[in-house]
Amino acid sequence: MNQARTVTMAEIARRAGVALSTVSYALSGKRSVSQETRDRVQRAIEELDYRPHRPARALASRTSRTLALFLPSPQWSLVPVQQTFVAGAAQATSDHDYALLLSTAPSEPEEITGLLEKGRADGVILMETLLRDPRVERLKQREHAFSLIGHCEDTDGISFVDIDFTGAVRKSVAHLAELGHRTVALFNFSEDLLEAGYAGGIQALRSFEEAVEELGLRGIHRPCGHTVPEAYAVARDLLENVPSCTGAVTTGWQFTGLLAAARDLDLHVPEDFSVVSVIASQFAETVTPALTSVDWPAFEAGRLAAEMLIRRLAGGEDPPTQIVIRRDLVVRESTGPARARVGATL
Amino acid sequence: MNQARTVTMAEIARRAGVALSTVSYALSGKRSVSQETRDRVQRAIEELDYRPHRPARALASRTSRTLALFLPSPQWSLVPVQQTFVAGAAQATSDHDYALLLSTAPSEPEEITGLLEKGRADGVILMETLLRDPRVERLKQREHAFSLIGHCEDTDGISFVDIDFTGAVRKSVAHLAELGHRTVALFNFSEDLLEAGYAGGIQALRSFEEAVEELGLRGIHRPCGHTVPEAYAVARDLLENVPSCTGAVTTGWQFTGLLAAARDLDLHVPEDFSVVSVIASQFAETVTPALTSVDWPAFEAGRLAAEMLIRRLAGGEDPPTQIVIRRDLVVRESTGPARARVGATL
DNA sequence: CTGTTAGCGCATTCAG
DNA sequence: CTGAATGCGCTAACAG
Repeated sequence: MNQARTVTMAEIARRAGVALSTVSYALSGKRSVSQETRDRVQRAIEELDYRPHRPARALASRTSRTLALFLPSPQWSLVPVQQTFVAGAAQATSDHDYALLLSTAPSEPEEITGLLEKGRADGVILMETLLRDPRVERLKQREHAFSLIGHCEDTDGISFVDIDFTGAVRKSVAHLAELGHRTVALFNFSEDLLEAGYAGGIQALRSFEEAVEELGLRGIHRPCGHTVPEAYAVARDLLENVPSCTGAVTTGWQFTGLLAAARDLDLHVPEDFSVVSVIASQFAETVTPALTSVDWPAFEAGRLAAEMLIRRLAGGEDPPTQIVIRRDLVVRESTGPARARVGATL
Repeated sequence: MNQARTVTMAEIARRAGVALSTVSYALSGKRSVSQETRDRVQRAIEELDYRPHRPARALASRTSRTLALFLPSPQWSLVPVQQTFVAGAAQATSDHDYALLLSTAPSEPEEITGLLEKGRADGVILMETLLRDPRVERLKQREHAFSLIGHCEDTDGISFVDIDFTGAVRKSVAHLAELGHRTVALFNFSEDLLEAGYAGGIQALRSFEEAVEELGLRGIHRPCGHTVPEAYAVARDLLENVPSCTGAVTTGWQFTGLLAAARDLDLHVPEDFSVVSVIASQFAETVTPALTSVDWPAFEAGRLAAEMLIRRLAGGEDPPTQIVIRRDLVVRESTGPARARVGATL
């Protein structure tokens, strides 16, 4: 393919009748350049349609103006919220004249520091972080720039943005309690994630148990993957075997299987069963019935994660930025007053 | 941040007691190297944890091993199918040791050729292509490597992957006809896209009209954006004002608003109204009722688009790859026998 | 099969 | 405020 006669700085310099370095400084502003020479340089640039060659710049300056974002799983295509992070990060990087590199690699710690050390990127955004995350530890140890979408146990000196799962679950349970529900379930993240120490899931479980206790409810905890079949199976089991349970909170996309199972068992939402989900509002609204939910502003989170990283790379050593996004519960159609199901008592 | 003592090829050469170029050739295989020297180089590499510096390599070799993918709109976060393309492309690039660059930039023709000419990427993947697309024309003119997810009028010499919208719509209409529906609607892509010459939309309209004609049905064409409010408005208008219409085909995500409108008008799907959509199956299954649909295998499409581009970059000048994905209609719950709606006749 | 050398395009030091 | 010179780390001729 065409490597099209790439115009170099040297040509600009000749054309403008100045030194190579002057062009460089005129461009970067790292040294003052007289208005006149700057104009001439500018004109030459436009006339020749010059574009700085990024790899050359990266080699000389030792920075790539690139952020890397690692996608967690290969089944990534199934989890919309993560896709939305990416969109947000892409927006932010574009806005700041950075590039965003996407990688689905196994994302083992070495792979990711490798990317930085090969000069492909200046910083990394990590998602789906664990309470004790080996990737984070390696990045810290090697003193790389990074930011997280999610939480770690040790937040010391690290930048992250996350949603307040604790508050989200608490509010959801409280809402169900107010509607008179006495036995409620939590569709938490999958067993695997919980075992691995996925922070959101652990926070969710903890606050679920606290809320249930405080409000004098009976709580049923159900770890559950986000795929339809999985959620369907878990939901069906719950609905068939725990008739006293009249409402549930899902930490994400599990509501799909839950709604399907309810329908197959001829249970109506919200008449027979109430559902609250932590999920991006644009999805909550597309479902029938629309979901009462706590909005997970994933686009915003992705944007913030990228921006804080860019700021850090630009600014040097400022203190880390740590953002926890809190959202109020929005009541839509999927929740309603508790009503005993056939064969059950409230 | 740490630019960590980056190990260079020179150090490897010294350590292995060979020439710099020998290390390079041992790595690239572009020249035969004796087994013994290769081993010594390999050992030195491991001992020093050497990683080739990408920008340097890009500068010297004039290739970045990077693909760029441009996201169309800023509201991109709302259209899952496009996100799935990205996931597929990311998978493919990772698999082939390429990097994937994401950009939300206005994606004006100059921006995108600029990216290539700055050496940031070797090729581009474009989505949401128009029948006559200025971006494509510029890329062709400048002889850049690219592939499309979508269609152009002039497919001469260009690589693309697309879904067969013509067949998808035809099958959908035929299905409704078999169920006895006599008046059916097409929720096509938005007016804007159609006017801009969006190929999928034009194919859809054309084949809709043909199918309707052949089968002796009455067809109603409704351009409609993919957002819930927009689709809701269009659907509500249709359902209220055209009671004879008992079924619809959507080219994408518009079913959300359609289902919501039907529900609000107390129309049941599929008893009172049938819906067929062209949409990724993982979404079709999550909806209640599950949608009869033609699967849009977006992940696969993204993967293919990246792979054909990589092959082209590697192989030189082979002929373009052109793939049209055909899928059969999968009948799920959202379609059923036609039944006259109150106040309407079939 | 191996070594030497000259750039790739830009940033940046050092003189002026 | 400007110019000349050096080198970033690697690839690819060019010589053996």
